[in-house]
This record gives sequence, structure tokens and C-alpha cells, in this order.
Amino acid sequence: MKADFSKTYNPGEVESRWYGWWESQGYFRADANSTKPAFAIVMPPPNVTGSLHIGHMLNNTVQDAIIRRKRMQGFNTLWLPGMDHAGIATQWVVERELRKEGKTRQELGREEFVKRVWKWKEEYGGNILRQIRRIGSSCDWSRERFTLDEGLSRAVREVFVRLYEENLIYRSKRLINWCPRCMSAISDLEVKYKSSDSKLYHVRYPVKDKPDEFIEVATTRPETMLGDTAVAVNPEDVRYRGRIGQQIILPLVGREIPLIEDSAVDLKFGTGAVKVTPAHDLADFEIGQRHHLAQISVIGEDATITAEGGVYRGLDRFAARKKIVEDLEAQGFLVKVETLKNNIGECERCSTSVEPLLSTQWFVKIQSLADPAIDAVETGRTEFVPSNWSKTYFEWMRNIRDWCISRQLWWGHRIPAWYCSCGEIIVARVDPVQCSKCGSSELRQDQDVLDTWFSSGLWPFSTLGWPDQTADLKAFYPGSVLVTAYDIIFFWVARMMMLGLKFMNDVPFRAVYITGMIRDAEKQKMSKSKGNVVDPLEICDKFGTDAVRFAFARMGAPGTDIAVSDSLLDSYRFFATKIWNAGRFISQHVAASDRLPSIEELRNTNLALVDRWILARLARATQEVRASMEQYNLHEATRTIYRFFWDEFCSWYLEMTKLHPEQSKATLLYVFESALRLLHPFMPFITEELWQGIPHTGESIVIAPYPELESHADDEKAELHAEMVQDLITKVRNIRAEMNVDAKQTVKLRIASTDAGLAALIDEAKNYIHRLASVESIELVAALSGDRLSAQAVAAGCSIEIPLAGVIDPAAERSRLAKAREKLIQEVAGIQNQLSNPDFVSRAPSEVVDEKKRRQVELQDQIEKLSAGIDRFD
RNA sequence: GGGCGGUUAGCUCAACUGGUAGAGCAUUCGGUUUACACCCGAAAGGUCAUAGGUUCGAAACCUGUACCGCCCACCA
Repeated sequence: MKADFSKTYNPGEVESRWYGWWESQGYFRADANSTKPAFAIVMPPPNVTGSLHIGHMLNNTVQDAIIRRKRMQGFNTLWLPGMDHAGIATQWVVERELRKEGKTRQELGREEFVKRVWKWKEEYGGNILRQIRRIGSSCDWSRERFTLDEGLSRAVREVFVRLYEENLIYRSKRLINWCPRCMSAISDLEVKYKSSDSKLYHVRYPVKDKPDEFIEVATTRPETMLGDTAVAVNPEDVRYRGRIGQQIILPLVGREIPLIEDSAVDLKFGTGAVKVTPAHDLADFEIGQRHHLAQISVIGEDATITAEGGVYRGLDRFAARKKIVEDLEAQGFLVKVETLKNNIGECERCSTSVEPLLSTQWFVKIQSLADPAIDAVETGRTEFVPSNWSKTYFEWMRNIRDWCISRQLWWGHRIPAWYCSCGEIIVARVDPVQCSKCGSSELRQDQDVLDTWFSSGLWPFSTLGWPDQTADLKAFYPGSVLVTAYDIIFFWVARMMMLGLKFMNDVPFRAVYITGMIRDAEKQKMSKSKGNVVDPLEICDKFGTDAVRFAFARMGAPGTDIAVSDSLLDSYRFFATKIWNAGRFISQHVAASDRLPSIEELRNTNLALVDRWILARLARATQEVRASMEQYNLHEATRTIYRFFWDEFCSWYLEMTKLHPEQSKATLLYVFESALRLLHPFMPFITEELWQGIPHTGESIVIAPYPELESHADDEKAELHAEMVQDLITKVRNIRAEMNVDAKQTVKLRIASTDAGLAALIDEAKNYIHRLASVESIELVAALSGDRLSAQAVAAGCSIEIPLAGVIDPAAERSRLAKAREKLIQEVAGIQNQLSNPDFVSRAPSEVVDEKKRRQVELQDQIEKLSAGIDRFD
């Protein structure tokens, strides 16, 4: 260990020291041919456009803590990293760059544009991966993948072709969500609904041949009336009895449309009559299908009115709305305008209002894929952590709709379908050169690419070499756990489940660990527009990566959001400093000849009470950490480690061993080294740094064994005795503080006991009491003096007394004792109440009853002893 | 309209399978004890949102209510 380290831990230098070495040593590399049990995690691939954001940091912290522990436990661990090509998002970024140069992708042409995106990817794509290294994530970089690389593209193609061959992929003209800015179809999930203040226009539609009759409809989108092909009412609605079948003249257009009935219409809303526009509204589309209505597309892909819109042709949809409302009003069709709160669908990425359009697209027929995926979670083959997220998953899966997978983009996996002028569609694993039906070589490949999530849905097996039957696939599928935030359960988790079960006949992972979201100190969601985004690398620089990781693990119970604040991060920065200083202290006692003892060696030496105690506490902490980690409760594991390290190891043990550093050195080294190993999955850098500086075996803490429970470390007697000593010290300190005894002033301690065992214990522990409570002498007496110039307390089951002539205020002492007694009296009253209840005694488990009785006796004894102290003043 | 989660000390959060609540920060008091003032010691602070129910016993289980948050949904 370096001799010149600072009193305050300086994480920057230490954190830059180790990662390169770990990686070059190959510690993170998995071995497909290992005989050790496998433990595999695939990293949710970040977008190639991205830089590390705070959510990645949380996600990576959890994964890394899990995988590092498993690695230390001797598993053959694989943490597979990679990136997602992120179709729309990446294309958008590169297009924006082009625009700055005054160009468009259309000017460049498809081939040149895609080249340009690849160039962009090579230049910036690795950025986030470097950042992931920076935060210590122990991934196997030799297996890094990209969703558009050759192997994964082959998997995508194979899956597409197989699904097509099984009729699970089809091409169809249907109503889809269209983003007029992205100029592409988007899936249902990519539409975000935003509550908005809209206007509800009431419009009178005249009835044919009945100049006095009208049907009044209400709409928020009057421009779509150009495409109306019916008006619908609820069959139960008495207002329209006898009018069904009437022909209605569509204002401004003059088209005759029928009045129909359909139970989807809500008779309580508006006038109970709905204009039906099958080509621009999903509900209307469905009504249209039921009634075989014509579908008239009046809004085009660019969101302007089509030729079907007559005089409104070419107007943007919102301009058209304005004009149509004006015209309706001018012609006397507009009845009134109300305000209304409704939800407007927007493109998730660019916030443009989504336009439902009739369009020919590719779809995945989803039901037969969803059923096994539902079953897998129902039967527990894949488990959500925490389990309640499975409800969210079921909710979506049970109401799933076919998945629109084609996107009108250039960046992505091109759809492997070719069209022949004879009408034949060829979907093939190998690019066809001629039509299988007519022999023509004039084939044209589909222009569209696949939804990004189609390829990331294959991630758990495509990254392992599928469709080849590779050794990796055999060793590492299914994965052990997937770590992700709840916002992509539908987008990604559900699709991996469906596709994994379909193509691998097994779930892609045994568990899905759902993390919460990181929020700002006010618990607000972070967003660029709010300006409250915290850059993870900035806080790592400021507080230390280890501290940030520990904070995230400590605060991030599964599924729980974390509010990050400076004060939160500070407390774990202080913890890192604490660890550092403990290491600094210990290093001062380490000689070059020291080596790390085994637990057997320790047990065979004559250990001091405190040594046996700390070993017992270490064993307990180890056991608790194990139990917590097995259930992915990182927040419990970190709490245990924090408490053990700070309160027990530093505050009690280190202070006590200062009396006999040489005698305790072996235990001290053993426990500190073990504590570093317990901590390592959470704080990889500082633990390696300190571990390398003390006696250890092996070359890196990364591959040192994780502490496991050693049964022979159980030592209840040592725990009990140490607690008695600590109780004595604490009570003396308490009296000193309450009575304002000068810190430099030592005191005399008298303990009322004739017990030989206690006498032996006190003899063994007297130096600790002297040192830690500033006691100059300890005397065991048969009875306390009972004078009024001393303070009393009950500790370790005995009355104790500290003579404080000249310092003590008898009134204060009396009230102090009375207060202490009152607390005990209240507790004992509660217990007596229970014990006097015959139902409790007969029905509660006997251990509980016995424990209550034992506690009652103990409390009564303490109360009596305190009472004796109080009686002195009466 | 459905679903999920939350409501515990001033603040941020714990409390494993029911046995009258813990930590960090903040607060008060005392400390230049040679690892650490990013520290040490001591203390104060909670009718666990609310009303019922189950139980010998409820922060925990059940039901209702209030408030907050999130997700889903074809309210024109």
C-alpha cells in the first residue's frame, strides 16, 4: 500500500488505475467450455446514439454487483455488452447533422445515407461503452455485439423468414399509427397520449329529402369529416329510433352517407351520434369493418389533405381544420363549440401528433407467441422481481394486438421480401435473383426496415451465435437474470419472452429484475426540458464512482424509484472515506512479513474476546448478505455491510484493538480482508486498491472468493460477553455526557456483582472500559454505596455507580434515573398486559411467551435497581 | 374507465415469513482520544394517512375512504 495516501479519499486516481488491468487479465471473460456452473446476464443494449445516462448507471450498478458476486463465488459468469442500432432515433440524429450541412437524406440517396450512419456509429458509437467501463462494469468485451452486425442480422433474417413461413408474419393494409414527421409507421407502444385542452365541435348533418331534419354530431377533428362514410348511434338510443337507414348529406362534400347503429357508440357522450371516418380513426375503422363501409383516406403521409379532400387538397391537416370550421360556420352547419379535455396521441420521439392512416405494412400475428410467454411467467419459469410487475406484464400480454414491424426508414434491417411484377412476393434467407413463379429477374426488395425492437427482441440468443448451435448458446442460454427499468417491460421484455420461447423453446432468463427510476432531489422525473438531468459521470467525478454505485444499490430496492441528492451521495462518499481511512490505519500495522491467516489458523490461536466477537459478527453479516443477495435485495445487503463495517468493525473493533494491535493483528487482517471482499461487488475500485495493499492470496480481489458462512465462526458466548462490555461502556459514556463530566476527567466505576463469571469478564475487558469510557478504576462490590454524590445506571445486568462528588447535581441525577425507569415501566406494563391475557399465553407460540417472560424478569430487575438509585434521594 | 404502487422521526427511505418501529441527512449537547472533523461520543425526535375488520397480538393481512404518483384504454 502506498504510504503517502491522503486523509481524505481521492477516488479519481484509484478509479482510473484498475479497469484496464482487470480487462487485460481477462477476468471478465466467460468460458463456454467451463465445467463451472454458468451465470449469464445480457446487458440491455444502449442506443448507439447515446451517452451514459443516470438510468444506465443504476442498471449497470445492479448488474455488476450481481455478476461480480457470482464471479467471486466461482460461477462461469458472462455479462454480455453491446449496442442497439436504434432505428428512428439514430436516423433522426444523423439527419439532423445533415440538415446542418444543408442536405437531406433524399439528396444523398439510401446507400450513401446508410454509409453515413455507419460512419457516425464508428465515430460516436463507442462512447457509451467507454463510459460503461469507466463505472466499473465487468462485461466480457470479447463478446460485444451490435444489433446490426453480421451475426445478428442473420438471426433477424432467419426469424423473419421462419415466422413468415409459419404465417405468423403477414402483410396487410390496415389502420396504423403514422408519424408525419418521421414519415413512418410506429407501433402502438410508440404513441404517447398526452392530455390536452381540445375543442369539441357540434356539427349538423342534413338528412336527405327532409329539409327540416338534421343529425347533430360532435367531433374534435372536423377535418376528418371529408372522409366520413357513415354516422353511427347506439342501438339503445331512443332519440334515433326509426331513423336508422336514413341517408345523410355530408356538408361541404355532398356525399350521401347512412345513419347506422353500433354498440361501440356511447349514448351519454355529446349528442350520441358519431361521425364515422374509417380511414382515420381506429374505433371508426372497426365500426367500418362491421358495417362494410368505404374507407376514404383524406389525409396523406405528409399530413396534408389528399385529392379525396376536394377543395381542401394540399392543406395541412390543422390548416384544413380551421378552414373547414369556418366554412361550416358560414354555411350554418356549426352548432356550437365546447372545450374538452381529451388525450392526443403523439409520436414518442418527436411529439408530432400521430395520424392514424390506412397503410400496407408488415405485422406479426402475436397471439400464438403471447400465450406461451404468459404461461412461462404464470408457471414461474421466469420470475419478476419484485413479483407485482408480473401483473403489468400479464395485463399487456393478455390484451396484446398484432405488432406492426415495418418502418419507413433507411437505418435498420431491411425487410427480406422481394416483389415481382407478376405479383409474387418472395421472402427468403438468401437474396433471390429471379421470381420463383414467373422466372423474371426484375425483383424489387421491400424498401422498409424492421422495428428496432424486432432485433433487440432476439438479443438473448442472437448475441450467442444463433441460429448456429454454438457452445455459447449451450452454455449461456437461458440467461440468469435480466435487469431493466419498468418502462420497457412491454417494448422489450415481453418481446424477448415471446421470441425466446418461440425460437429457443425456453425462456430467455430466469428472473427479471425491475429497477426503479432515478429522480431528482424533489422526486421529479429527470428530463432535458426540465433541466434537472444529472449526468452520471459528473456525479462519479464529484462523489466517486464507488460511492455512487453504493448509493444506488443501497437506495434501490427492486422497483423503487431513487431520489438523488447531494446529501444522499455525500453520505456514501463519506463511507468510502471511512473505508479508506480504516485501510490507512491497518496498513500502519502491516509488516512486510505479515500474511493473511486462514480462519482455522485464527481459531487455533488464543484470541481475545473482541477478536472472537468480530469474527462472529463477520459471520453474521456474511450470512445476512448472502440471504439478501439470493433474493436480489441489494439494498439489504448494502445496509448490512455498511452497518457491519462502520459500527461494528470501525467503531468498536478497531478502537478496542488499539490496546493490543499486535495480538489482534491476524484477526484484524482477516476481517478487513473479508469485509473488502463482501464490499467488492458494490465498490470495485476502492476495494481492489486496499486489498492489493494488505496481505492477501490471489492476484485480484475480482477473482477472490466471496465470503460465505463459516459455521465454526458462530460464537454466541463471545457476542453476549462483548455486548455486556459494550453496554457497560455505553452506560458510563451516557452518564458522563448527561452529567457534563469533563472529557479529560477519568472516573471510578463500581459494579454491584458477586458473580464470578462477571468478575472474570470484567478482568478480561477492563482495559477496554478504561480506554473507551475514560474509567480509571473498576471495582466489583457486593452493594453500591448509595450516597447521593454518585450517578447510577444498570448495565450488563448489574447496578453500576460512578462517584461524582463535586460534579453531580442530585436533582438532575434523580430525574435522569426516573426518566430511564419510566421507559422501562412502560415496556414492562405492556408485557404484563399480554402475559395476563390467558388467550395470549395459550395461543401464542411458546417461544414468544417465554421470551416475554424472560424480558419481564429482566425489566423488573432493572426497574428495581433503578428504584434503589432513586430512593437514595428520598 | 381499468390496473399497479405509495402514504412510517423535520427530510430521504428501511423493517425478511404478523410479536408495540430502524438508518442516513438535519437538530441539540460534549469532544484538536496520533485511521478518519468527510470524524468520535451522547441525546432528542414517530398515536407507522384514515375508518372498520381478522387475530391472543397488525406498520405488516382483508375491506372502505382520502391524498399523491405511475401504467394501460378506440370517450368521438
